[in-house]
This record gives sequence, C-alpha cells and structure tokens, in this order.
Amino acid sequence: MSKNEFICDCNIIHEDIVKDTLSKMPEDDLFNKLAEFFKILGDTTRAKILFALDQNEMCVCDIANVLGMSKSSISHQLGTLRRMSIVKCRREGKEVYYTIDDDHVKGLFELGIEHIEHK
Amino acid sequence: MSKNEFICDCNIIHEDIVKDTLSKMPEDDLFNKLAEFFKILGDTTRAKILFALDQNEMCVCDIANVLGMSKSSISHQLGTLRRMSIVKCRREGKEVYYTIDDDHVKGLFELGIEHIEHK
DNA sequence: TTGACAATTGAGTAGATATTCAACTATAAT
DNA sequence: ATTATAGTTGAATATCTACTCAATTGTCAA
Repeated sequence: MSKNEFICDCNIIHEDIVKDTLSKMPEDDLFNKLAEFFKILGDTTRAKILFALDQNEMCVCDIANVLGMSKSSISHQLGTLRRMSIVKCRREGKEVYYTIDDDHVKGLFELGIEHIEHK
Repeated sequence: MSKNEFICDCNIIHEDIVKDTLSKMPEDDLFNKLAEFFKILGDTTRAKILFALDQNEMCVCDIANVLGMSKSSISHQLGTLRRMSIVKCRREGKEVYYTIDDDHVKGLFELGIEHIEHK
C-alpha cells in the first residue's frame, strides 16, 4: 500500500516501470531548485536583461533604456536576480553597475537558441 | 529622439554603451521563444515529468503514480508539453504512452544540476 | 543644507497559470 | 450493448508574479 494511493486517483498499470522510475527520481528539493533556476530565463524581461548584461556592464537607467521599460520594474527584476546570485552589482557614485555572476547563464542561452533553431 | 523616451522614465546615462548594447540585442521574437522554452522546466511538475520520461517511456497513470498527483493534472501538463513538441505520444490499447521528443531537454537538466551544485 | 537624480522598496493590481472538478471520448472485455 | 478503465478537456478557482505607483534612501553638486 503505497503513499501515493492517498494522493493519486488512478491505478499503477506497470508496477515494474513505476518502481524503476521512482528509484531513479532525485529528491523533491532538487526539482524545486531546478525549477527555480529555469524560471529565471523563463521571463522575457529577465532574459533580455541578462542578454544585455552579457554584452556590457550597465547601470539601471541604461538597462531600462535598452529594454524600453521603467526604472522600477528593472530594479525589481535585478533585485530578484541579485538574491539568486545570478548578477552582482557595484556602486560608483550615484549609479549602480550590474554584471552577470553565473557561468551557466551563457550556456543556457546557447542551448535555448539551439532548441529554437532546430524546431 | 528614440522610441524609448515615451516608455522609459529615466535618462540614458552612457549613450555609447546603450547604443552598442541595442545593436547587439536580438529581436523580441527570439526572447519570447526563449522565455517560453525555459518556462517548460521552470515548473516542478513538468521538470519531474520530463525527468521521469527520460528514464522510461510511460503512460499517464504511471506518471501520475510516480509523481503522486492526479491523472488530470498530469494530462494537462502533458498536453502543453505535446503542444510545444517537447514530448510525443502513441496509443496502445487504452493506454497512451509518452516519450521525450526534444534533444535539448537532457542538456538543460545537466546544466541546471551543474548550476545547483556549484552554488 | 538644499535640490536633483539614481536606485531601491513596499503595497496594490492585473494578468498568467497550475490544479481541481465534472463531463466527456476512446478502447477493451464481458 | 453494457460496463469499466485510460485519457482528455473546459470551466472555475486559487496562487503566483510582473509591473505600476508612491515613498524613501544614497550620492553628488551648488
């Protein structure tokens, strides 16, 4: 009597396949972290910000102008990217300059573009 | 007088940097497609489904049991994955069997896990 | 110190989306 | 034909999240 019987509304059809798959499934924590990571690029604005920062280090106003969006919305997004350690920033006078702080972002872009081109 | 003046609420601070970045930005369409692609793995349920299907071809009920979720919610997610050509299915009697139909999904998982481990 | 501008932040809002529920289709077995 | 099971689908709901707006902080210059 598996735990799933209380949550799931249907029968197991191939016991062996289900058992095998279950034995290979990583723990929930990994999937949560994975999903959190992919959500980062799963938003047009963040994708643009990161692509732009991959070209040049930039301050908030300049990023806002590149994307044609409000300073506030850009700052909010940069905040979430900062909290996730995807970007880092340094203050220089009145401006705050942002750069990418994660080596895997570029790889993600490349895979994503490959996917789009091959479909 | 750029188009952005009407949308953006702040001044360009480094004209040269902004111009350079703008010249390197791909068109919106690419970012929309990229974001759409990354959203796929940006959800715990879909990430689990795809990981599971990467282990074994499976029917809907078996997937539901592996994840401990309802048949309906799994079917809904499989529907969106199908519409995006990320998975494909074949019917065999009463069951419908799903497999992954995109070569880049595995690469995404690997990059994602790498990111998590190196942080 | 005062004014101006860059940036951040919290609250509120509107739009997106994942799950549930119920109805429905498809197939197989009796 | 009827019944049972696998799967799909649409509508409703509840949650999440991106942006706006307004207020605030930090820094520089006069």
